[in-house]
Amino acid sequence: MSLSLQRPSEVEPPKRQAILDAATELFTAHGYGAVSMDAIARAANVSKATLYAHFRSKDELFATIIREACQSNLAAREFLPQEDGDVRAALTRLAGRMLRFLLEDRSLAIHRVVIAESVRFPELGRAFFESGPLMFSAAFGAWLTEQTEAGRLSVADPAQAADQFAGMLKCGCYTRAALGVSPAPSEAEIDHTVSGAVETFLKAYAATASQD
Amino acid sequence: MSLSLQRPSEVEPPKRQAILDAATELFTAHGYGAVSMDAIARAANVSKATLYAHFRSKDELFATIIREACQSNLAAREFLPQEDGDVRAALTRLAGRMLRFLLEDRSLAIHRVVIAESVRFPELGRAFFESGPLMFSAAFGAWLTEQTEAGRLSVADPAQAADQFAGMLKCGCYTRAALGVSPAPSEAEIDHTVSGAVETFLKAYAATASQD
DNA sequence: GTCTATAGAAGGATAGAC
DNA sequence: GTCTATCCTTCTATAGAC
Repeated sequence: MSLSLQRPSEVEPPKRQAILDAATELFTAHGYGAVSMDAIARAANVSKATLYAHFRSKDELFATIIREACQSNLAAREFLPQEDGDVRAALTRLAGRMLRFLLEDRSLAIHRVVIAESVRFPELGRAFFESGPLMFSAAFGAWLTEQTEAGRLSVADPAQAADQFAGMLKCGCYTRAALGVSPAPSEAEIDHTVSGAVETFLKAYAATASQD
Repeated sequence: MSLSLQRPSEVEPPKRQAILDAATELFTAHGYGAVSMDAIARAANVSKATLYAHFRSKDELFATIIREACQSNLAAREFLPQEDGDVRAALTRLAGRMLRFLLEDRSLAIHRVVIAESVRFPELGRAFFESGPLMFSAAFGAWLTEQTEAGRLSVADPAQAADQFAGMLKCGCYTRAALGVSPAPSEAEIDHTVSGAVETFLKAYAATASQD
């Protein structure tokens, strides 16, 4: 369940998969330091020796899991809608899907653990950044360039505009959720954040805006 | 040094202060799990027994430090400038000070450790949220309301607008820095982020904007 | 309050049988 | 590859002398 890599069972030995699943669950839920190799072995129904037969160390197991989670989880989503005609509708759908994705327990957990361990595992911070924020910035920035060329928007710095849009989405309820502050964001709150970000973005980057 | 509480030495025993300083340094640099009570005692030049004479447990020591750091560090700053006349200048100064504060090693370290341990110590996530994002949102939102009443801006939802402004500041180089991705943000990059956020904010919330 | 010394538990990692 | 059993280190926390 959860973050398992969907490989055919011939290629991925079942025990190894069980280890990955159990470790993913535990690491994302409790962080690196709070999870012992004993606990992982217990949760995966294998012995510790089997665990060490597949992964040389706790560090390697952790890095493997987080790296895979970054790639498979973030890259697989399609965040760019096709409705090129209606910019507002396109932005709203994009923002709604993205904020709801970011607020999923799994996304929050990965974000937390990567932030926490980015000092000890710098390559994980980089992997997360490239497969997450950077990939979004590039893809959404390219879309903004297209819209600008088509005369539907007026964006001079697409990468910055993309970052700003993402930032406005993550500002309110996401920050609260990332810090574990209750209550969890309601659907109404999410929609409010989305529409607010879209309206602000459109006012600032509308093609029909008055030229200064 | 660093986050020491500036109390008179009569009230705060010197050994206790040494413990707090050493523990603050270590916890913020390496996180909760990676720091042992031995290491803290060594760094503070006290024995472990002395350490436990002042703090009942590692949890209590950690919680005390992070709680104090949130309050003293964030609340002490004045983020609202006085130049009410020139909104652009006021926003630029506010944004510059805030982003540079967030990018300080100390701020990043506290943010990291609070995010990481907010699951195990929910009260710390709340303390950080209230003394950081929430306090900013309230203070800056109030200022936006004043500016709107004075006819210099047109902000219908001050809390949301404040969050959006903060979000646009944290979008680009801050996200990278929080994940430990090199290179560290340059001054030019910071200024670019600041001016971009200010311009986008002003276009969206200018009092002279065309009414829809 | 402060120290030295240590108890008692849990952690990461491995040896050797199968 | 997989298991049981174990080694050695490190950890939190405390006992007892001063």
